Amino acid sequence: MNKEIVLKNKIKEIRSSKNISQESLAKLVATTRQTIIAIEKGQFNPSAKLALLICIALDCKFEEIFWLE
Amino acid sequence: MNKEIVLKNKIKEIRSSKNISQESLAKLVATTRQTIIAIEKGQFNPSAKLALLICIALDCKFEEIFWLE
DNA sequence: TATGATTGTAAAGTAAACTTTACATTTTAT
DNA sequence: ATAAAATGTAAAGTTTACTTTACAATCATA
Repeated sequence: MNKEIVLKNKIKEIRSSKNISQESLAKLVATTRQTIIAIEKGQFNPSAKLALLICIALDCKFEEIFWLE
Repeated sequence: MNKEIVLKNKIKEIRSSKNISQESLAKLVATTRQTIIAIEKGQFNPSAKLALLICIALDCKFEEIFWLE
């Protein structure tokens, strides 16, 4: 896949603004804290399913959280 | 990850309605036709990056194409 | 009928997402 | 200051997305 285009996100900002910890977000979307950390840091590119679960947990539309650069 | 929840999509319907072939969609998003086929059939769960590229190529918002069931 | 374009299927290999565990560091509240 | 909560980092293992190649089947058009 195109390596020049990178998926960015503002999960950390939105999560913090709602006072949700990494651990509770992880539980909300049935994954682990490690996965949340890695996604927040851009260390990896989540699956669309997990990304959508995160959007729902954070009560945002997909494009409000994720974008391409 | 939660195996009871499944990511669904209507890529095939939207793609067809715009007269875009699997191959040209694949080229638009810099992937292969095999990947498009597998995603359309629900055989796998695309990355959020690829999913967003597809949304842009099809000129739709994420939630217009992808949802959870 | 024939030819090209589109789609379906399959299989092997690679890359990366995700899990699990463990421990260290920082922040917050008492 | 101290304890608890939250966050950072790391590493090994498993699962799955994604690539590449190849060939068959369907459909539209000349």
